[in-house]
Amino acid sequence: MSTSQPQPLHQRLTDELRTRITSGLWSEGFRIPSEAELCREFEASRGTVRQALSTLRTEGLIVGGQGKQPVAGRAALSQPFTTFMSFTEWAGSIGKTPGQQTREIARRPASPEVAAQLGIKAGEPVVEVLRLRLLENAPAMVERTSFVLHVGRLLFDFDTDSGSIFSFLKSHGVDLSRGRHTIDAVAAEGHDVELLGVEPGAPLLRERRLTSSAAGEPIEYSDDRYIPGLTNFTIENTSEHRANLVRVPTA
Amino acid sequence: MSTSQPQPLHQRLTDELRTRITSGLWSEGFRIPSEAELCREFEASRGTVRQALSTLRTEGLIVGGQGKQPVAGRAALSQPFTTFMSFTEWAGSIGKTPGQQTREIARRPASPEVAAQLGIKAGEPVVEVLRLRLLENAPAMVERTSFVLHVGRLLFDFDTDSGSIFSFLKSHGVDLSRGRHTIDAVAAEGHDVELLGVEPGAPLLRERRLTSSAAGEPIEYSDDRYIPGLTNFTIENTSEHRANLVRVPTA
DNA sequence: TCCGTTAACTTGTACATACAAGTGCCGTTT
DNA sequence: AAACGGCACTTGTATGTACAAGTTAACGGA
Repeated sequence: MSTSQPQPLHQRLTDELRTRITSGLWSEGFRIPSEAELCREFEASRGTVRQALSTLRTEGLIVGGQGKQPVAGRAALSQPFTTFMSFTEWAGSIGKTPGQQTREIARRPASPEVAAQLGIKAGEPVVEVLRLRLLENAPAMVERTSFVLHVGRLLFDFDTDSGSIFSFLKSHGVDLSRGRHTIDAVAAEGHDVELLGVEPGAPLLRERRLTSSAAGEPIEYSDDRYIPGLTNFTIENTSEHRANLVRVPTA
Repeated sequence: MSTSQPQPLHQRLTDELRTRITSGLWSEGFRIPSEAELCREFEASRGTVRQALSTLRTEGLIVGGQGKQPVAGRAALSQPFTTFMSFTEWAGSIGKTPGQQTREIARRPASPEVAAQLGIKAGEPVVEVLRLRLLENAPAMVERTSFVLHVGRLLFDFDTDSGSIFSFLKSHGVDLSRGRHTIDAVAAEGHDVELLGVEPGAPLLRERRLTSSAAGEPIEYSDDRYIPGLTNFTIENTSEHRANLVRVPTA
């Protein structure tokens, strides 16, 4: 149930039509009602209806038009932002038990790479966390995260073996709204070998992630290395719309 | 120069304002003119101005509002769809010379995996291409692509050592509008070792890609394996907008 | 000098009207 | 039977109006 405050009509229209499409009620290719028909159905003006339709068109949920009624598009790949950003929440979404073993949480001077990413001076203190993440009790990922100090200091009052740092920080009012992820493959080395129990040189899927506030202020920079075969990143792009991004388990 | 047909005013407004933001004329945080001021400047009605602003807001190029003027947002990460989809075009965009050595192009029955992805029956014929892709004459990636037969047959009249299959197909009217990419890490094996000159078991970055028409008809399914350190996939997501996706070289 | 209130400015929501441009169907003519 | 033209329906573009809701600045009073 959303807030008790009534939503604007154009928003309610958008939500109702989106539900009809994503639920399959209007399957792909179904010709949706005309603007005039929608005006009558929702007792709305044409401008309000068109505003809702414009949103759906932007999301790729309706396609076509000009002289003929648009049709329902393919429901786009999607995943809640927080499910993508939090390993704990992602694991729960696929019905698996996440876990964490913290090897280290320390305040130390930022390396040049970390400093560059967080927009601070090299040598300025950051809070660094090294954790092994598990999935159904099996090693899944090594997480090396650096937090800007004013956020990271909150973690000294948090049991990092108890669950999601992402959720803890959000519940303490930290604005984690933007992510930039760089994905590549690396050879296992150092703590990877020790924590994940793999051979040196074994392939790992690496996600380097900068998380920022809505205003663009860097909050954390992380280097996460996954055992292959456990998680994939799937992206859907089209020539007209921005991409959709989801994290998926390997079948 | 776009088409000689004049663009709608709301589109010209959108383009002009987008340019002011992405060019840095209005840097991040800059308070943009009020709607009334924009109406005067462009001799447009408030509805038309608001339509343009709505588009920019959807792209994250302006943020804030309600009672105060919005501010310019961070210019979003972006890359032309075709630059992302075509290795040849991508290489050109970073000033590097792409190359290709075709090891095989054959018509053969689809494997169950390929058939499932292309939406055909296992055993139906597809056209398979195995190519080594080079960057500045160095091995960069092994490309294993399967095409639905009616598209793949075009390739028998194309010198696959001459350049971009993606561009060739588009120039022959093949609609390649949608991509779904799954990224993970794998260990080098078989042709990988032979073609890329790496040790068996070495880490490779794998991109499995299904390319479809705008209508969703599968066209090609590819398994591309990259030497690490040559290309990354960078994705930007926010809690409010769909993700942006770019392919970037490793520094 | 500070605080509260009011007014002016802003964006957000919703409606109405008019015409341009595209599509499809039906009727008529060849 | 096919083709063409016209009409009705559709969406796209653009304008205007009115009021709600949010923000900020200025002024007056304590």
